Amino acid sequence: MDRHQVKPAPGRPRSQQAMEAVLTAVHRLLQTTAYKELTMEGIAKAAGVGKPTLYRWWPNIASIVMDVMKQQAHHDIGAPDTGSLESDLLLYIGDTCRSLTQGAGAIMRSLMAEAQFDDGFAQIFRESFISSRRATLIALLQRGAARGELQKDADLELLADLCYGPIWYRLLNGHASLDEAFVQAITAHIIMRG
Amino acid sequence: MDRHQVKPAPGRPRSQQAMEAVLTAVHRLLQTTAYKELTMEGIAKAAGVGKPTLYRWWPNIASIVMDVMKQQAHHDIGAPDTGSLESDLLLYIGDTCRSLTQGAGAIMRSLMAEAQFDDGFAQIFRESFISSRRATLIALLQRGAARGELQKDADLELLADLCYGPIWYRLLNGHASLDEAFVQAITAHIIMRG
Amino acid sequence: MDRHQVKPAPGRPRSQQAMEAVLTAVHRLLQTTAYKELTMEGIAKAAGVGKPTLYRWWPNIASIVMDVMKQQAHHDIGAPDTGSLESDLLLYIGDTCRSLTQGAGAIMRSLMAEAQFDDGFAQIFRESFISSRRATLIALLQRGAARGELQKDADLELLADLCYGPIWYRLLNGHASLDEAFVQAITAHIIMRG
Amino acid sequence: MDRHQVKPAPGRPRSQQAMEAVLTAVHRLLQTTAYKELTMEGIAKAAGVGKPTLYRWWPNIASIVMDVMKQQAHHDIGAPDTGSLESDLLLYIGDTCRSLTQGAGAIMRSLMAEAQFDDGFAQIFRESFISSRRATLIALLQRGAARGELQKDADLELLADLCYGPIWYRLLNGHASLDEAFVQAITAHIIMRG
DNA sequence: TTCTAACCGAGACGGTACGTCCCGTCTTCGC
DNA sequence: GCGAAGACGGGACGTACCGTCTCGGTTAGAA
Repeated sequence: MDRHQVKPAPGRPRSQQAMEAVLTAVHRLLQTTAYKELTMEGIAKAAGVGKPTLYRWWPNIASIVMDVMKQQAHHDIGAPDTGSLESDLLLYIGDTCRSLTQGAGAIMRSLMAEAQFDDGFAQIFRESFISSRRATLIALLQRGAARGELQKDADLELLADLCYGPIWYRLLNGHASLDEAFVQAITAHIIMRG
Repeated sequence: MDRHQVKPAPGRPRSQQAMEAVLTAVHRLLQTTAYKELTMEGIAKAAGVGKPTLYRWWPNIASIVMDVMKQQAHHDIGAPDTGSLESDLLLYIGDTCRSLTQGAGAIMRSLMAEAQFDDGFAQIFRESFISSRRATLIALLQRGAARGELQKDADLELLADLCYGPIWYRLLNGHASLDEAFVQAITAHIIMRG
Repeated sequence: MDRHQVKPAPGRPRSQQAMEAVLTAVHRLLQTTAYKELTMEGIAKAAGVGKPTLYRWWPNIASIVMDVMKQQAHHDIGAPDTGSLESDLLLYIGDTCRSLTQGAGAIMRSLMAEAQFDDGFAQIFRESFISSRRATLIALLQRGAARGELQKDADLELLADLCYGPIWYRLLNGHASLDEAFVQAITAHIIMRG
Repeated sequence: MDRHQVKPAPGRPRSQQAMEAVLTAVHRLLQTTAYKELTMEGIAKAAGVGKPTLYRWWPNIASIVMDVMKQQAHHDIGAPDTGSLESDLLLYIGDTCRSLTQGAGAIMRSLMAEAQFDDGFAQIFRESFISSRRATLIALLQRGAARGELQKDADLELLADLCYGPIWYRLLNGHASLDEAFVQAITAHIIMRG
């Protein structure tokens, strides 16, 4: 079989407890503090953890915050499958926008911003958030296309950009809100285009 | 701008020369250095200028860089008026994407990122760049709408988001390029939707 | 004349006030804390001074403490000139031992120890303390020799070692005290040997 | 040392081998590294030994180094007994100075320095090195005194200080070397004084 | 022409956070 | 049940910039 012997690492194993204390502490800090106010020093203090431990697990603040977001966002947004592309989109885009409006937005903006400055983080951020959500959306579109709810030659990648683009643009620029009307307009636009 | 009745200030006036030295120096620095590597201290040194002089003119690095971009981008992108919405869009979106691909992109990403962390800068950034470009685009769409090239009830704000959203999204995420095909796809999409 | 133009350094001059605050603070700290407990961080905090300011003036803790000792020890020990070598030695060695017994001893031990680990500091320490005191002692012996109170061919350098050697040895080892009997014994020994 | 009746230890016995590996490793490290560069971590790594093992045997670096010195210096300096105090002193002081000049000096300086900062170590250091050597010297002087080679009322403790004081003083200060001339001068001085 | 106020460069200031190093302790394994 | 390996909480290190201040020197309009 492929069950190769997992060699247990020598030495004291990493403390899951410490890692969780950090995530909890950062989550708590983010309730009252802006992302930009976070410091490794402050996080270590708040979590009752040594700075080297912090650096042993994460290379920078952005990565910690990303883990916090990952943990809590796991169950936030599912992949609806109602049998109708329009309902699916309304649900999915709606969930996305609601999540961003209700608090996650500020942090996601910060992470996206951080990704502009750090290529290493950018890659992980995109893999962890952007790509997986994009994949979900595209799968959803694909099902719709298979049912004939989109044109045969529809460019699903472009449709995904036409969906997520305006969402991020509004989130980052704040010139308009991610309200229900916006969700409907975007959905209508994609459906009609197909 | 429209400053009239300048009270004749006592004392030595601010040195226009120093300001230009700063902009030049930052422009030069940005050829070889990432935006994130810039420091007020480094800029002052490179420009042969005292730190207080820097702070007298600009509150932070982002503002200096924004001024650099403003200066050179002034004539980059005009507002085409060919009489056809499609040609106008192809030209305008094409110019925009070309500009972003040819070097301005990296810095614009950084400025957009910075705007996520500093509300004061965000406001100026949006006024200086985002809003004016948006206004140009919307004027262009308006002319098209007046000629009947769009539906009567077309939501021009939304169309602008559907145009700029994907551009920024691709710029910030880097998952796809802002090439000619993209320009044509976006243009086609807007035209068809109208 | 030799009065060459003293070019005033550009920039804000160093704050004499900050320097004095540091020396005062360290002096105060040394009342209640062992030399080894001192930290740059603690000194900066106690003096209300930034760490970089500390490093701008001194390369390490030993140098700061040395300056503290220099400041207060300036008038401690004079160079007696009574006309008699024996009285001179009794006074000079007595003053030296009393000074070391009354509190300076612990710190001088620490500085001497530090000098074993840091060549740069060692050089300054020896110039500032050891050599100048040695020079004073040798001058004193020289006067005695000139008066015929020592043998003509007496090796004054060796006599200085025979005087300071036991003092430092007892100070560093603590196996015997630097009391009046010791002062007399050393003095008698040098006189008799001459 | 005098371990009799070794209780058949349950489990894995303590590794005498580990202890020796440490001493060997530290000896090796000291060939290329200054005492001050040694760290518990580095020693553990170099000796292929766990840090807790290190702490189980020694409380600090100084103690380890002291054991290294003890081990190799055991046979360095004997207690001569030629029947003449002068020859005995020339041999004994000469051996001492040669040993210090040939490499042991740097480390002995460091240990003496360390003893200024750590009372616990100071006590052991003095017992292990200073006192035993002093006792040897004093025994040697005593034999001389018994033979009438010193004055009857000679203060042997003081004579020991007059011998070791200058040696340590020169070693720690480096203002003069511990050469043959020095050995002869010190010897002559003690003999003449008696 | 002199005065004087705001400018200029330079750079030190009090701070804060950085990322690293080592401490001495602990926890988990394999021997 | 010892011993290696190494993660842990902790804390000081020396550095880099921050944004402010204090200098001596310059510059140009007002007196």
